[in-house]
Amino acid sequence: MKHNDSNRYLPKSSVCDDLPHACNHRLVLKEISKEQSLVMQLRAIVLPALEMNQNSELVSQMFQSILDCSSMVIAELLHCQSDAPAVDMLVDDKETVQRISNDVIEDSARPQHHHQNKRRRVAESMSFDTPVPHYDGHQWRKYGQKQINGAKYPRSYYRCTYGKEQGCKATKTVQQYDPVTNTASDHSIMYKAIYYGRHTCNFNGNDSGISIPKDNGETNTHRNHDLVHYNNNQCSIVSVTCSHPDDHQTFLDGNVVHDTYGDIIPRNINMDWQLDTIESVQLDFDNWDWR
DNA sequence: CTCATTTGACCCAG
DNA sequence: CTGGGTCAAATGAG
Repeated sequence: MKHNDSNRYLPKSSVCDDLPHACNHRLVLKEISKEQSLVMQLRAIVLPALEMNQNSELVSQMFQSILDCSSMVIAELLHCQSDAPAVDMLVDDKETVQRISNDVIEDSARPQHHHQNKRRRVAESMSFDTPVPHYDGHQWRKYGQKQINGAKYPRSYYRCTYGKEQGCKATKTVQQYDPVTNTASDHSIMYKAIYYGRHTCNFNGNDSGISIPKDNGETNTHRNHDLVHYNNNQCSIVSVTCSHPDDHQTFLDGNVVHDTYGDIIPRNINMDWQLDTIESVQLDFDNWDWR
């Protein structure tokens, strides 16, 4: 029985009822993830432009509602996709991100060498294909970059900025897809961002991962390309964890500012985002189905 | 001076 | 032995 295209993704009483096969789940999840990514990009462009507009709050809420809807659908799909592990959809590169099954060794039971295991624990990982790998609402500090065999672009290694002071063990790697193998239909620059470990850092009682300095007026200590500014209690992020000069440089082209991550930044807009924008961009780590 | 990034060296799992 | 992940000294920005 052929589905009408316009109804293909419409939920009935439950998304699951309409999607009996795992392959359908996968397709829908992929499409919704793409949609979320696009909405986030769009919001990053639109909201700064509306900063002084009276409708900016309404627009912000509408963006949030759209993202909430798709998040809900994803959650529902993941929930009923019991036969196909949820992580598989996101950790699709099993060559490099293998699942370690139930016999994960607890940290406390591991032998404590001078250096920790060089091979990363891949059990708690999730990956995203995204054109904006750095807008995830968390603050990261780059600690390494490596040219990976067979890959055109280097892989960058990040750990949570607050890893030292709060013992947060969250790390992530970001690698740009080779344009030859990039399957994105619009040929936009895509990155694979792989997240390892939960964020255990916490700031001022909020779970956003955004730190708001108590002195409420000065620029945060982050510098270089990892800019987080605060002005009168308003948090704005310029660009998060962009370190390599070849990786991320802005340049003017007509009426828009490009950066080499592939993001297009409207000219004359300094990419200031309000706090609620950043919070909503943050990935929902807490509700993720960690394996 | 402080702190983030860069990058070569090192470690170690496979 | 190879290659991915991490360390840490050097460097540079603010």
